[in-house]
Amino acid sequence: MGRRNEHTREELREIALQAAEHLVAEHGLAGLSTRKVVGRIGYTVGSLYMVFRNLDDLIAQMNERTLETLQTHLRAAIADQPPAAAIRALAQAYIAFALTETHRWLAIYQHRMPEGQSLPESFTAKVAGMFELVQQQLTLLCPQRSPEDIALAARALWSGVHGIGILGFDQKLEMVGGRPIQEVTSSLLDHYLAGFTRA
Amino acid sequence: MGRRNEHTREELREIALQAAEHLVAEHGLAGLSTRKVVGRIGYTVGSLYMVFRNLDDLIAQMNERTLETLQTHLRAAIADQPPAAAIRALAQAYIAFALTETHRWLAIYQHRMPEGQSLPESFTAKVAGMFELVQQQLTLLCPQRSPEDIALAARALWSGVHGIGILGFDQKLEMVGGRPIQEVTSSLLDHYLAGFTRA
DNA sequence: ACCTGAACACCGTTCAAGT
DNA sequence: ACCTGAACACCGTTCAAGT
Repeated sequence: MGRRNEHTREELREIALQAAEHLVAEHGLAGLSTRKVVGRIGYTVGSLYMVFRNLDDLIAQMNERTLETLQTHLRAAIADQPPAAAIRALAQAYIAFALTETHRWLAIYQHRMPEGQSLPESFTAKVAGMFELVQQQLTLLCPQRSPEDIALAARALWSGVHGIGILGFDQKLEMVGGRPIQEVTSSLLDHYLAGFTRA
Repeated sequence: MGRRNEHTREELREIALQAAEHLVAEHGLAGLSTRKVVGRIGYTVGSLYMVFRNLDDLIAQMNERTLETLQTHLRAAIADQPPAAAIRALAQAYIAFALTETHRWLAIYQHRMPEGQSLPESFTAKVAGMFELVQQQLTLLCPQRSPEDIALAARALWSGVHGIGILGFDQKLEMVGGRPIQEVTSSLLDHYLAGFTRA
């Protein structure tokens, strides 16, 4: 009975992740459960544990996929622009992603591994890859600066953009006469870069 | 039997919030449940609903208290310092709070109200109060700037510091040859303020 | 009025049993 | 080998019943 042998392990993993992404996009991370996932794909709870270690593992893998699509958005935003414009495009692309794929983007930061465990290395590698994009452009912009200064600036800047995305979603930001979140982002970039390039 | 009339409603509210704070400080927001709260204070589940609308209400009230103590830390950090130093002190105090009261601080941002509902006005008012602190110092620093510019700068800056706190906790930050999170904060502030004051 | 505790509808995870 | 579905230990919330 059931779905026996209808899908390979890899196919099962794929449709489970797709179901999870759909549930999160629709109702946020809180709307995700093992039972809802298997309900959408015609399996029963036990099957999930053939493919994922547990629900946290499933969420981590889903978030990794979100990071991948975010990365491609970011790469596309850079295109062949000169560094200063590329950095602005990166920031606005990040904010745009946060505003359109809100729930899936939020899930990346809402999810916490249980007490002792930390995220898989492949996950942190993908986050590092995003910092890389910023660092590359900063290096092009200020070739004379030390790698340490560049790394520090990339983190300061990216944290700032991320913080704007977070607080912006929480409606903790747009109380300033309707100045939109994109303008806050521009303010951060313009003034930081002005200070950084002249220092 | 039980605890009948041992506490007033207000006392019950207080010990429940204290129990919740203890549980969160110890095991994070995920370690909080109605049953664990009442277990710690010698009541049964039903009693919680005499004092709180539901668990989300309890969490929101707990987070408001955390915001209050954070505010007093921030006010103390300002002391009577000149504006530029005061802004740096505010940022470092925020980061220090995030590093010491990690779980309670994280809970503020991890918690999301269910689908439709939004946070009570008293909550958003407290967040606005924190922006106020930054705006006041920025105004002292740059009296000639318009209130709109000041408000924008306060949000950009504060989002940045907050983002550093978030990513710093997730260990997504200190891969830069051991440069600590405080240094990233300084980089953000120094360069942003340099650009802002000279613009 | 205050508080209990059973009940309900959920949840994540495991694992013997079936094919 | 793959998959089920019952079982277990949790969870938030409600509400009749007790004092």
